[in-house]
Amino acid sequence: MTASPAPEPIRLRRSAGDRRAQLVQIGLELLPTTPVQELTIDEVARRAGISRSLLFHYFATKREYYTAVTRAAADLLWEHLLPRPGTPRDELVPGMLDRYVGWVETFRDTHLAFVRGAAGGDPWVSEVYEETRARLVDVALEALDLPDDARRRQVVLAWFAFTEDLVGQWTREPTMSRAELLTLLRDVLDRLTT
Amino acid sequence: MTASPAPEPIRLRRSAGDRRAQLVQIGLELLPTTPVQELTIDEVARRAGISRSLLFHYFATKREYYTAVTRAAADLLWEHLLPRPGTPRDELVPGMLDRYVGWVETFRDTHLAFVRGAAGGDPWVSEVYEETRARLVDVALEALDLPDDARRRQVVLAWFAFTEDLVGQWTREPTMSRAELLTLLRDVLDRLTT
DNA sequence: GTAGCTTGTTGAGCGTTGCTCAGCAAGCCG
DNA sequence: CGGCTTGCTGAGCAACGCTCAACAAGCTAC
Repeated sequence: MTASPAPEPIRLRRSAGDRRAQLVQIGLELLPTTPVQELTIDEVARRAGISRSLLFHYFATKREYYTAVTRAAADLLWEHLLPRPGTPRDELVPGMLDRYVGWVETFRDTHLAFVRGAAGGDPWVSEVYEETRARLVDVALEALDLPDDARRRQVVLAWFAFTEDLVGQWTREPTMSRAELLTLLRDVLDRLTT
Repeated sequence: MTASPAPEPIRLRRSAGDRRAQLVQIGLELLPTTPVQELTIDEVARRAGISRSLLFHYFATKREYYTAVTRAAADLLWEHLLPRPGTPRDELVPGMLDRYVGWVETFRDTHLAFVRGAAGGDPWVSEVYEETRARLVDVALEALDLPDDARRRQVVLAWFAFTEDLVGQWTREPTMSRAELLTLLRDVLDRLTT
Protein backbone atom coordinates (compact mmCIF):
# COMPACT_ATOMS: atom_id res chain seq x y z
CA MET A 1 0.00 0.00 0.00
CA THR A 2 2.67 2.49 -0.92
CA ALA A 3 0.28 3.60 -3.62
CA SER A 4 -0.73 7.19 -2.77
CA PRO A 5 1.99 9.08 -0.91
CA ALA A 6 0.53 11.45 1.67
CA PRO A 7 -0.12 14.88 0.17
CA GLU A 8 2.53 16.53 2.31
CA PRO A 9 3.41 20.03 1.25
CA ILE A 10 6.58 19.75 -0.80
CA ARG A 11 9.50 20.36 1.49
CA LEU A 12 10.71 23.79 0.73
CA ARG A 13 14.23 24.98 1.21
CA ARG A 14 14.37 28.65 1.93
CA SER A 15 17.17 31.18 2.08
CA ALA A 16 18.36 32.14 5.53
CA GLY A 17 16.87 35.61 5.24
CA ASP A 18 13.49 34.34 4.11
CA ARG A 19 13.26 31.81 6.90
CA ARG A 20 14.20 34.29 9.57
CA ALA A 21 11.65 36.77 8.28
CA GLN A 22 8.99 34.07 8.14
CA LEU A 23 9.63 33.02 11.73
CA VAL A 24 9.49 36.59 13.00
CA GLN A 25 6.30 37.13 11.02
CA ILE A 26 4.71 34.10 12.67
CA GLY A 27 5.70 35.51 16.03
CA LEU A 28 3.97 38.78 15.18
CA GLU A 29 0.82 36.93 14.19
CA LEU A 30 0.84 35.00 17.44
CA LEU A 31 1.53 38.11 19.50
CA PRO A 32 -2.06 39.27 20.06
CA THR A 33 -3.12 35.88 21.42
CA THR A 34 -0.05 34.91 23.43
CA PRO A 35 2.32 36.87 25.65
CA VAL A 36 5.67 36.96 23.84
CA GLN A 37 7.52 35.00 26.44
CA GLU A 38 4.96 32.24 26.35
CA LEU A 39 5.30 31.56 22.65
CA THR A 40 6.32 27.91 22.41
CA ILE A 41 8.97 26.81 20.00
CA ASP A 42 6.80 23.85 19.10
CA GLU A 43 3.90 26.04 18.05
CA VAL A 44 6.01 28.40 15.97
CA ALA A 45 7.88 25.55 14.29
CA ARG A 46 4.63 23.76 13.56
CA ARG A 47 3.16 26.86 11.92
CA ALA A 48 6.28 27.34 9.85
CA GLY A 49 6.23 23.67 8.85
CA ILE A 50 9.72 23.07 10.13
CA SER A 51 11.33 21.14 12.97
CA ARG A 52 12.07 22.64 16.34
CA SER A 53 15.77 22.29 15.69
CA LEU A 54 15.71 24.62 12.73
CA LEU A 55 14.39 27.48 14.79
CA PHE A 56 17.41 27.12 17.03
CA HIS A 57 19.56 27.34 13.94
CA TYR A 58 18.36 30.90 13.40
CA PHE A 59 17.84 31.98 16.99
CA ALA A 60 20.33 30.52 19.45
CA THR A 61 17.83 30.76 22.26
CA LYS A 62 14.13 31.23 22.73
CA ARG A 63 14.73 34.62 24.30
CA GLU A 64 16.69 35.71 21.26
CA TYR A 65 13.70 34.74 19.17
CA TYR A 66 11.02 36.62 21.00
CA THR A 67 13.30 39.61 21.40
CA ALA A 68 13.50 39.71 17.62
CA VAL A 69 9.71 39.51 17.44
CA THR A 70 9.40 42.37 19.92
CA ARG A 71 11.90 44.45 17.97
CA ALA A 72 9.90 43.86 14.80
CA ALA A 73 6.76 45.07 16.54
CA ALA A 74 8.58 48.14 17.84
CA ASP A 75 9.91 48.94 14.36
CA LEU A 76 6.43 48.75 12.86
CA LEU A 77 5.14 51.21 15.45
CA TRP A 78 8.13 53.47 15.03
CA GLU A 79 7.76 53.66 11.26
CA HIS A 80 4.07 54.39 11.57
CA LEU A 81 4.57 57.22 14.05
CA LEU A 82 7.47 59.00 12.38
CA PRO A 83 6.31 62.22 10.68
CA ARG A 84 6.80 62.56 6.97
CA PRO A 85 9.63 64.95 6.23
CA GLY A 86 8.40 68.40 5.36
CA THR A 87 5.66 68.49 7.95
CA PRO A 88 5.40 71.97 9.52
CA ARG A 89 6.90 72.04 12.99
CA ASP A 90 3.72 72.70 14.93
CA GLU A 91 2.00 69.77 13.25
CA LEU A 92 4.64 67.23 14.24
CA VAL A 93 3.48 66.25 17.71
CA PRO A 94 -0.26 66.46 17.00
CA GLY A 95 0.32 64.30 13.95
CA MET A 96 2.24 61.67 15.86
CA LEU A 97 -0.36 61.67 18.60
CA ASP A 98 -3.13 61.24 16.07
CA ARG A 99 -1.30 58.40 14.37
CA TYR A 100 -0.59 56.79 17.72
CA VAL A 101 -4.28 56.72 18.61
CA GLY A 102 -5.04 55.34 15.17
CA TRP A 103 -2.44 52.63 15.67
CA VAL A 104 -3.95 51.53 18.96
CA GLU A 105 -7.44 51.64 17.48
CA THR A 106 -6.38 49.42 14.59
CA PHE A 107 -4.00 47.00 16.28
CA ARG A 108 -5.32 47.11 19.80
CA ASP A 109 -4.51 43.52 20.80
CA THR A 110 -1.12 43.39 19.19
CA HIS A 111 -0.15 46.74 20.63
CA LEU A 112 -1.30 45.84 24.13
CA ALA A 113 0.63 42.58 23.87
CA PHE A 114 3.70 44.56 22.82
CA VAL A 115 3.41 46.98 25.73
CA ARG A 116 2.69 44.25 28.24
CA GLY A 117 5.51 42.05 27.11
CA ALA A 118 7.77 45.08 27.23
CA ALA A 119 6.72 46.18 30.70
CA GLY A 120 6.87 42.59 31.90
CA GLY A 121 9.87 41.01 33.48
CA ASP A 122 12.31 40.22 30.69
CA PRO A 123 15.22 42.71 30.56
CA TRP A 124 15.96 42.05 26.88
CA VAL A 125 12.42 42.85 25.87
CA SER A 126 12.25 45.86 28.17
CA GLU A 127 15.37 47.19 26.54
CA VAL A 128 13.72 47.23 23.11
CA TYR A 129 10.77 49.05 24.61
CA GLU A 130 12.87 51.60 26.49
CA GLU A 131 14.93 52.23 23.39
CA THR A 132 11.80 53.02 21.41
CA ARG A 133 10.50 55.31 24.14
CA ALA A 134 13.84 57.11 24.26
CA ARG A 135 13.82 57.69 20.51
CA LEU A 136 10.30 59.03 20.73
CA VAL A 137 11.33 61.51 23.42
CA ASP A 138 14.13 62.69 21.15
CA VAL A 139 11.69 63.35 18.35
CA ALA A 140 9.16 65.02 20.64
CA LEU A 141 11.62 67.38 22.31
CA GLU A 142 13.13 68.25 18.94
CA ALA A 143 9.68 68.91 17.48
CA LEU A 144 8.65 71.08 20.40
CA ASP A 145 11.96 72.93 20.22
CA LEU A 146 12.68 72.26 23.87
CA PRO A 147 16.05 71.82 25.55
CA ASP A 148 16.89 68.21 26.35
CA ASP A 149 17.60 67.86 30.06
CA ALA A 150 17.18 64.83 32.30
CA ARG A 151 14.22 66.18 34.21
CA ARG A 152 12.24 67.02 31.11
CA ARG A 153 12.96 63.61 29.65
CA GLN A 154 11.58 61.93 32.74
CA VAL A 155 8.44 63.98 32.65
CA VAL A 156 7.86 63.31 28.96
CA LEU A 157 8.44 59.59 29.46
CA ALA A 158 5.92 59.61 32.28
CA TRP A 159 3.52 61.42 29.97
CA PHE A 160 3.98 58.52 27.53
CA ALA A 161 2.87 56.17 30.29
CA PHE A 162 -0.14 58.43 30.88
CA THR A 163 -0.94 58.47 27.18
CA GLU A 164 -0.53 54.76 26.75
CA ASP A 165 -2.78 54.01 29.67
CA LEU A 166 -5.47 56.50 28.75
CA VAL A 167 -5.59 55.58 25.07
CA GLY A 168 -5.68 51.93 26.01
CA GLN A 169 -8.66 52.47 28.29
CA TRP A 170 -10.34 54.79 25.83
CA THR A 171 -10.29 52.23 23.01
CA ARG A 172 -11.98 49.79 25.38
CA GLU A 173 -14.60 52.29 26.55
CA PRO A 174 -14.69 55.66 24.77
CA THR A 175 -15.72 58.14 27.44
CA MET A 176 -15.07 61.14 25.25
CA SER A 177 -14.77 62.03 21.59
CA ARG A 178 -11.59 61.28 19.72
CA ALA A 179 -10.93 65.01 19.36
CA GLU A 180 -11.38 65.58 23.08
CA LEU A 181 -8.95 62.79 23.82
CA LEU A 182 -6.31 64.27 21.55
CA THR A 183 -6.80 67.73 22.99
CA LEU A 184 -6.58 66.47 26.55
CA LEU A 185 -3.32 64.63 25.84
CA ARG A 186 -1.93 67.62 24.01
CA ASP A 187 -2.83 70.00 26.85
CA VAL A 188 -1.28 67.81 29.50
CA LEU A 189 1.94 67.63 27.53
CA ASP A 190 1.96 71.39 27.09
CA ARG A 191 1.44 71.98 30.80
CA LEU A 192 4.20 69.53 31.64
CA THR A 193 6.82 70.90 29.30
CA THR A 194 6.42 74.64 29.76
CA MET B 1 28.64 3.43 59.06
CA THR B 2 25.23 4.36 60.38
CA ALA B 3 27.10 6.08 63.16
CA SER B 4 26.34 9.79 62.89
CA PRO B 5 22.95 10.49 61.36
CA ALA B 6 23.04 13.61 59.19
CA PRO B 7 21.98 16.68 61.17
CA GLU B 8 18.79 17.08 59.17
CA PRO B 9 16.40 19.66 60.55
CA ILE B 10 13.76 17.70 62.42
CA ARG B 11 10.87 17.18 60.09
CA LEU B 12 8.26 19.67 61.08
CA ARG B 13 4.57 19.27 60.67
CA ARG B 14 2.79 22.55 60.31
CA SER B 15 -0.84 23.59 60.34
CA ALA B 16 -2.38 24.31 56.98
CA GLY B 17 -2.58 28.04 57.66
CA ASP B 18 1.03 28.30 58.77
CA ARG B 19 2.31 26.46 55.76
CA ARG B 20 0.32 28.54 53.32
CA ALA B 21 1.53 31.75 54.94
CA GLN B 22 5.12 30.52 54.88
CA LEU B 23 4.95 29.68 51.18
CA VAL B 24 3.46 33.07 50.30
CA GLN B 25 6.12 34.75 52.44
CA ILE B 26 8.86 32.93 50.53
CA GLY B 27 7.29 34.12 47.31
CA LEU B 28 7.38 37.70 48.54
CA GLU B 29 11.04 37.36 49.45
CA LEU B 30 11.84 36.00 46.01
CA LEU B 31 9.79 38.66 44.26
CA PRO B 32 12.47 41.36 43.91
CA THR B 33 14.93 38.99 42.25
CA THR B 34 12.58 36.97 40.06
CA PRO B 35 9.53 37.89 37.99
CA VAL B 36 6.54 36.27 39.70
CA GLN B 37 5.72 34.00 36.85
CA GLU B 38 9.25 32.66 36.75
CA LEU B 39 9.29 31.49 40.33
CA THR B 40 10.00 27.78 40.16
CA ILE B 41 8.15 25.36 42.37
CA ASP B 42 11.44 23.60 43.01
CA GLU B 43 13.07 26.71 44.38
CA VAL B 44 10.17 27.65 46.63
CA ALA B 45 9.81 24.11 47.94
CA ARG B 46 13.52 23.87 48.58
CA ARG B 47 13.48 27.09 50.58
CA ALA B 48 10.51 25.91 52.58
CA GLY B 49 12.21 22.58 53.20
CA ILE B 50 9.32 20.63 51.76
CA SER B 51 8.69 18.49 48.71
CA ARG B 52 7.34 19.87 45.45
CA SER B 53 4.20 17.84 45.93
CA LEU B 54 3.24 19.61 49.12
CA LEU B 55 3.12 22.96 47.41
CA PHE B 56 0.53 21.54 45.07
CA HIS B 57 -1.42 20.44 48.08
CA TYR B 58 -1.94 24.08 49.03
CA PHE B 59 -2.02 25.66 45.58
CA ALA B 60 -3.63 23.52 42.90
CA THR B 61 -1.56 25.15 40.20
CA LYS B 62 1.53 27.30 39.92
CA ARG B 63 -0.54 30.19 38.68
CA GLU B 64 -2.73 29.97 41.77
CA TYR B 65 0.41 30.20 43.85
CA TYR B 66 1.93 33.28 42.30
CA THR B 67 -1.44 34.96 42.14
CA ALA B 68 -1.59 34.53 45.92
CA VAL B 69 1.89 36.03 46.19
CA THR B 70 0.84 38.97 44.04
CA ARG B 71 -2.29 39.50 46.10
CA ALA B 72 -0.17 39.51 49.26
CA ALA B 73 2.08 42.18 47.74
CA ALA B 74 -0.94 44.23 46.71
CA ASP B 75 -2.42 43.97 50.20
CA LEU B 76 0.81 45.21 51.77
CA LEU B 77 0.82 48.24 49.48
CA TRP B 78 -2.86 48.87 50.06
CA GLU B 79 -2.51 48.82 53.84
CA HIS B 80 0.45 51.14 53.69
CA LEU B 81 -1.33 53.68 51.50
CA LEU B 82 -4.67 53.79 53.27
CA PRO B 83 -5.03 56.98 55.32
CA ARG B 84 -5.53 56.66 59.04
CA PRO B 85 -9.09 57.45 59.96
CA GLY B 86 -9.51 60.98 61.22
CA THR B 87 -7.15 62.55 58.73
CA PRO B 88 -8.53 65.92 57.54
CA ARG B 89 -9.98 65.68 54.05
CA ASP B 90 -7.48 67.89 52.27
CA GLU B 91 -4.60 65.88 53.67
CA LEU B 92 -5.84 62.55 52.38
CA VAL B 93 -4.47 62.57 48.86
CA PRO B 94 -1.21 64.35 49.67
CA GLY B 95 -0.64 61.86 52.47
CA MET B 96 -1.26 58.86 50.25
CA LEU B 97 0.99 60.31 47.59
CA ASP B 98 3.73 60.89 50.13
CA ARG B 99 3.41 57.38 51.49
CA TYR B 100 3.42 55.98 47.96
CA VAL B 101 6.72 57.67 47.15
CA GLY B 102 8.10 56.43 50.46
CA TRP B 103 6.98 52.92 49.63
CA VAL B 104 8.73 52.95 46.27
CA GLU B 105 11.85 54.47 47.84
CA THR B 106 11.97 51.71 50.44
CA PHE B 107 10.87 48.68 48.46
CA ARG B 108 11.92 49.74 44.99
CA ASP B 109 12.77 46.30 43.62
CA THR B 110 9.83 44.49 45.13
CA HIS B 111 7.44 47.19 44.01
CA LEU B 112 8.79 47.28 40.48
CA ALA B 113 8.54 43.50 40.37
CA PHE B 114 4.93 43.76 41.51
CA VAL B 115 4.03 46.37 38.90
CA ARG B 116 5.84 44.53 36.13
CA GLY B 117 4.33 41.19 36.95
CA ALA B 118 0.96 42.89 37.11
CA ALA B 119 1.26 44.73 33.84
CA GLY B 120 2.74 41.66 32.19
CA GLY B 121 0.78 39.06 30.38
CA ASP B 122 -0.97 36.96 32.99
CA PRO B 123 -4.69 37.81 33.30
CA TRP B 124 -5.00 36.50 36.86
CA VAL B 125 -2.18 38.69 38.07
CA SER B 126 -3.42 41.68 36.09
CA GLU B 127 -6.77 41.29 37.77
CA VAL B 128 -5.26 41.70 41.22
CA TYR B 129 -3.46 44.79 40.01
CA GLU B 130 -6.52 46.32 38.35
CA GLU B 131 -8.57 45.63 41.44
CA THR B 132 -6.09 47.52 43.58
CA ARG B 133 -6.01 50.43 41.15
CA ALA B 134 -9.80 50.54 41.13
CA ARG B 135 -9.96 50.64 44.92
CA LEU B 136 -7.41 53.45 44.93
CA VAL B 137 -9.52 55.47 42.49
CA ASP B 138 -12.49 55.02 44.80
CA VAL B 139 -10.54 56.40 47.72
CA ALA B 140 -9.06 59.26 45.69
CA LEU B 141 -12.36 60.43 44.22
CA GLU B 142 -14.00 60.17 47.63
CA ALA B 143 -11.18 62.15 49.23
CA LEU B 144 -11.32 64.84 46.58
CA ASP B 145 -15.09 64.97 46.88
CA LEU B 146 -15.53 64.47 43.16
CA PRO B 147 -18.39 62.75 41.34
CA ASP B 148 -17.53 59.27 40.15
CA ASP B 149 -18.11 59.04 36.40
CA ALA B 150 -16.44 56.77 33.87
CA ARG B 151 -14.45 59.51 32.21
CA ARG B 152 -12.98 60.80 35.43
CA ARG B 153 -12.06 57.27 36.51
CA GLN B 154 -10.15 56.75 33.27
CA VAL B 155 -8.24 59.97 33.69
CA VAL B 156 -7.35 59.24 37.30
CA LEU B 157 -6.22 55.73 36.37
CA ALA B 158 -4.04 57.17 33.62
CA TRP B 159 -2.66 59.59 36.19
CA PHE B 160 -1.71 56.54 38.28
CA ALA B 161 0.28 55.27 35.33
CA PHE B 162 1.93 58.68 35.06
CA THR B 163 2.74 58.68 38.75
CA GLU B 164 4.04 55.13 38.79
CA ASP B 165 6.31 55.80 35.84
CA LEU B 166 7.63 59.12 37.11
CA VAL B 167 8.23 57.96 40.66
CA GLY B 168 9.95 54.84 39.34
CA GLN B 169 12.30 56.92 37.20
CA TRP B 170 12.82 59.44 39.95
CA THR B 171 13.98 56.84 42.47
CA ARG B 172 16.52 55.71 39.90
CA GLU B 173 17.73 59.20 39.06
CA PRO B 174 16.36 62.04 41.18
CA THR B 175 16.10 65.00 38.82
CA MET B 176 14.23 67.14 41.31
CA SER B 177 13.65 67.39 45.02
CA ARG B 178 11.20 65.09 46.73
CA ALA B 179 8.95 68.08 47.46
CA GLU B 180 9.02 69.20 43.84
CA LEU B 181 8.05 65.71 42.75
CA LEU B 182 5.08 65.61 45.11
CA THR B 183 3.95 69.08 44.06
CA LEU B 184 4.23 68.21 40.39
CA LEU B 185 2.15 65.07 40.81
CA ARG B 186 -0.40 66.90 42.91
CA ASP B 187 -0.71 69.72 40.37
CA VAL B 188 -1.20 67.36 37.46
CA LEU B 189 -3.95 65.54 39.32
CA ASP B 190 -5.64 68.84 40.16
CA ARG B 191 -5.52 70.00 36.56
CA LEU B 192 -6.93 66.69 35.39
CA THR B 193 -9.83 66.50 37.80
CA THR B 194 -11.17 70.03 37.72
C1' DG C 1 26.66 13.86 -15.68
C1' DT C 2 28.86 13.28 -11.50
C1' DA C 3 31.91 14.50 -7.74
C1' DG C 4 32.14 17.57 -4.06
C1' DC C 5 31.08 21.49 -1.36
C1' DT C 6 27.96 24.51 1.21
C1' DT C 7 24.26 24.97 4.10
C1' DG C 8 19.26 24.42 5.07
C1' DT C 9 17.15 20.83 7.61
C1' DT C 10 15.93 16.86 10.63
C1' DG C 11 15.31 13.16 14.49
C1' DA C 12 16.72 11.30 18.56
C1' DG C 13 17.52 12.43 22.98
C1' DC C 14 18.79 15.00 27.55
C1' DG C 15 17.61 18.03 31.63
C1' DT C 16 14.29 20.88 33.80
C1' DT C 17 9.80 21.98 35.29
C1' DG C 18 4.74 21.84 36.12
C1' DC C 19 1.71 18.45 37.82
C1' DT C 20 -0.45 13.62 39.41
C1' DC C 21 -1.17 9.82 42.37
C1' DA C 22 -0.82 6.21 45.54
C1' DG C 23 0.59 5.68 49.92
C1' DC C 24 3.34 6.78 54.29
C1' DA C 25 3.35 8.73 58.92
C1' DA C 26 2.42 12.33 62.63
C1' DG C 27 -0.65 13.50 65.89
C1' DC C 28 -5.28 13.14 68.01
C1' DC C 29 -9.36 10.53 69.74
C1' DG C 30 -11.82 6.52 71.61
C1' DC D 1 -3.71 0.10 71.44
C1' DG D 2 -6.58 0.67 67.20
C1' DG D 3 -8.35 3.79 64.07
C1' DC D 4 -9.00 8.32 61.98
C1' DT D 5 -7.66 12.66 59.98
C1' DT D 6 -4.46 15.08 57.37
C1' DG D 7 0.24 16.91 56.61
C1' DC D 8 3.53 15.10 53.71
C1' DT D 9 6.62 12.35 50.34
C1' DG D 10 8.67 9.79 46.11
C1' DA D 11 8.21 7.96 41.84
C1' DG D 12 6.95 9.11 37.58
C1' DC D 13 4.56 11.40 33.33
C1' DA D 14 4.19 15.08 29.77
C1' DA D 15 5.69 19.38 27.88
C1' DC D 16 9.22 22.38 26.80
C1' DG D 17 13.87 24.50 25.92
C1' DC D 18 17.97 23.07 23.90
C1' DT D 19 22.02 19.96 21.79
C1' DC D 20 24.22 17.19 18.41
C1' DA D 21 25.40 14.20 14.84
C1' DA D 22 24.05 13.41 10.45
C1' DC D 23 21.11 13.81 6.16
C1' DA D 24 20.04 16.04 1.77
C1' DA D 25 18.96 20.09 -1.47
C1' DG D 26 21.00 22.82 -4.62
C1' DC D 27 25.03 24.93 -6.52
C1' DT D 28 29.74 24.87 -8.78
C1' DA D 29 33.81 22.49 -11.00
C1' DC D 30 35.52 19.20 -13.89
